[in-house]
Amino acid sequence: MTTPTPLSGFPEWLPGQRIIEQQIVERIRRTFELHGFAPLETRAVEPLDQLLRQGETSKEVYVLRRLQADAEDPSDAGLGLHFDLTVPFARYVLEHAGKLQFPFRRYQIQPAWRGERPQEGRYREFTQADIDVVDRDDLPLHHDVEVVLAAADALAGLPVPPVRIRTNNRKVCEGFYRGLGIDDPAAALRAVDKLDKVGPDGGVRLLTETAGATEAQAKACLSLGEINAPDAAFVERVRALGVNDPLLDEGLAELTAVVEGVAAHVPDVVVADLSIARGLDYYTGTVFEIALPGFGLAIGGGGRYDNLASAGTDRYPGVGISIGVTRLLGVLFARDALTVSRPVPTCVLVAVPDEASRPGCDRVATALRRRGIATEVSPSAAKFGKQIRYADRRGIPYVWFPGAGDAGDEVKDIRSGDQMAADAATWSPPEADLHPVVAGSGG
RNA sequence: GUGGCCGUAGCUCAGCAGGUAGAGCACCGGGUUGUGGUCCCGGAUGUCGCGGGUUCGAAUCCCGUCGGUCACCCCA
Repeated sequence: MTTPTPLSGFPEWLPGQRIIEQQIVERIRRTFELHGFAPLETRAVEPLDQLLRQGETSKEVYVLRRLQADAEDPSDAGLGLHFDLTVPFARYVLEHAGKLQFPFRRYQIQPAWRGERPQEGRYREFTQADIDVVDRDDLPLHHDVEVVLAAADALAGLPVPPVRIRTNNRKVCEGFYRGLGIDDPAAALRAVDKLDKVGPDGGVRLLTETAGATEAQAKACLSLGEINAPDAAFVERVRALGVNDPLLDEGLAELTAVVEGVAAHVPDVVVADLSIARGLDYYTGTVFEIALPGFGLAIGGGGRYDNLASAGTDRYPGVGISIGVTRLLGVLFARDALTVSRPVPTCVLVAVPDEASRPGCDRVATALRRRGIATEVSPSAAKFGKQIRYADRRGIPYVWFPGAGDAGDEVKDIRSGDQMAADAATWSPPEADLHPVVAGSGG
């Protein structure tokens, strides 16, 4: 086969989709800055031992190797592409701690790589938009609220369906399991996280088989996982299960503060959902999952990690949240839920009557561009009908006809067919036509 | 890494009781002699994923391989 085949998991969008992606990333970026997060970009590679620290052996890391590397030289095997933005950020904080002001707040919008088997919503190369707040020694709980509000604000500004941020707290689960006497809280967490997939019976089976729970304990875990509420009402329902543990109390208090703190500012966004587990690697308290109701997939997540980074006696707790830009776009594109008014930036196509007048056409284009109007000159002096069709195919809204001889220029709105006299030094399109417009189509 | 399904035109697919390819959409040209879209007429398009085998003959059957896709695992 001579034509190349796509590489699964490495998405490449069409220009119209790329325009949508750029505008969405730009809006997220602006919102993050409105919330006072500083921009940051880290290198694509990290030392392997950094990527694999704290037992992250399950991560599918792409390893970097020089083609000319000496097979005997082990130093070349030391680099891998980062699989998220949190690990590089933790490394960055340690490396630059002396130059940063704490609490340090940053946003970071970059690709990450994972060598996993791709499927819908799972890519091997994907862009994430992260915000995190990190402090020395202690990080007040109100930052957990803050990052949710910033992410909710960013997502509310996008032409996408309303999101729901499901929130839990590790201490609630672990305290509950501990109070219950379960041997393997991590396994229990994993099992509970799968509830909506395997159902109650499957959940009990998983819990008894993998977490060493008795059937009664398993059922109690399921009961906990079934609890969700948009406000502090979940506390009573947890209490009603009759499990007592100091860690559980602490978790309930924190979760209440987060849920109420967010609800006080934005309604209908946050919901306490005690089935949320998220990754097991470093979250120690609050955990978030950004759901797109009706779309089945989480499009973001995050949480608090009391040991984001540490060096010697310095400890840096953090809390952050991540928007999965590529996944968000992927699920919305797949459902035709996003549209763009045109797949090119071009606002005006300057028609070319004949090649001899191309220099004049170029001057028209220059005049328009100088005033910020994206303009291209027709590639050929074909019949005007063809040139209009060239614009129509690309969604370019205006065709400019340079006047011949003493005649003045005219510009045609090819959507309405209206054509009028125009001067390249003064004419401007309506604001709405200046740039491609991205909109949700309710898909 | 494990398992299911699938690879035919740019796209969506048909063709598979073996007889060397077709439709729709898209594209190009013309009708419309320098102002598009509708309509009508005409046109081009493929190493049928790749390699091997069976056969007089393979898109079709068999084996292998590569790729895609879905699920598991895990997660944005």
